Amino acid sequence: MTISEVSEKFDISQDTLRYYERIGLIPRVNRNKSGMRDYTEEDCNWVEFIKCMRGAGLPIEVLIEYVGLFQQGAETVEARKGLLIEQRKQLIARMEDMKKTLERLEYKIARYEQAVVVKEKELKKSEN
Amino acid sequence: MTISEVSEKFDISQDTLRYYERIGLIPRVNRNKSGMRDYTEEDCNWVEFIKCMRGAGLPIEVLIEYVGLFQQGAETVEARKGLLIEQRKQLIARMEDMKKTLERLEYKIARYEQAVVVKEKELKKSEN
DNA sequence: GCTTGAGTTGGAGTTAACTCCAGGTGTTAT
DNA sequence: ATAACACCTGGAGTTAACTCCAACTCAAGC
Repeated sequence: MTISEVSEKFDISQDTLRYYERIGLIPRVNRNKSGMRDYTEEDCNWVEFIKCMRGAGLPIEVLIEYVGLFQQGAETVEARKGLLIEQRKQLIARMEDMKKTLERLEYKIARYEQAVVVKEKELKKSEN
Repeated sequence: MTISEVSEKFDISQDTLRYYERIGLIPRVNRNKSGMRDYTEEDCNWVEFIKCMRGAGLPIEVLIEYVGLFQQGAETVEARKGLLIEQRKQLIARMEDMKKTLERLEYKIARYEQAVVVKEKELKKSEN
């Protein structure tokens, strides 16, 4: 697969794909005889995986470490697992935070409905 | 309340508090006769509100707009409500994204448990 | 054989969100 | 009244994560 196809398929710019490869966020992609990237199925899996993880806010640094460990082979299985467990923990924490914020937003929106119903009677300032 | 107290209370650096005020992310805080910030209860509510919203990833730009609308008074109630509803939508979308990623992490971790049990039998590369 | 277009590299520039700093003022303790 | 300290302002610097660019190569079409 060419870089433009991968870019299209996963909706990631070519610049970003090259950048990810450069910093080791995805393993190095093979080039064809004329020097152009030729993404294998596995390369695509990495791109998709990274996109997903980045989307959930896992830091690039951590993902680079994961990829690095992966490339070092089977003896890093424990380390990789530990890394994933830590990231799961943090992800859950972020989600809980967001849930609280969501509830707060819901509450505020409900108050605004209220306010509109009562002809925009002023909302108490102390509640923003 | 002094800036150091507010900083302590909400675990936000003084620099960040000043920065937030400078860009209009919180309304302007009154100064005492010697020019130092004196945070009222309401100022604190804003700080806490903004911290919460930022923590859930609402962009600063949007929050600045919200604060701006708030300061323009009752005629912006509808606009504020619309803004909050939009942010709620986006927050829910982000949370759903994260939930999918979490499931994926869970799955990977389970696979690693598996791998460890079978004495680190190699994980298929195509599954990262 | 020349242009066009997709791709290459290394490096510079950008954006968001802080974070730090220099030089100054006002209050408090010795 | 001198030092120490908390805080002030405007502006510069930093970090993460891209994003853009110049100068080049290669293959395809006319």
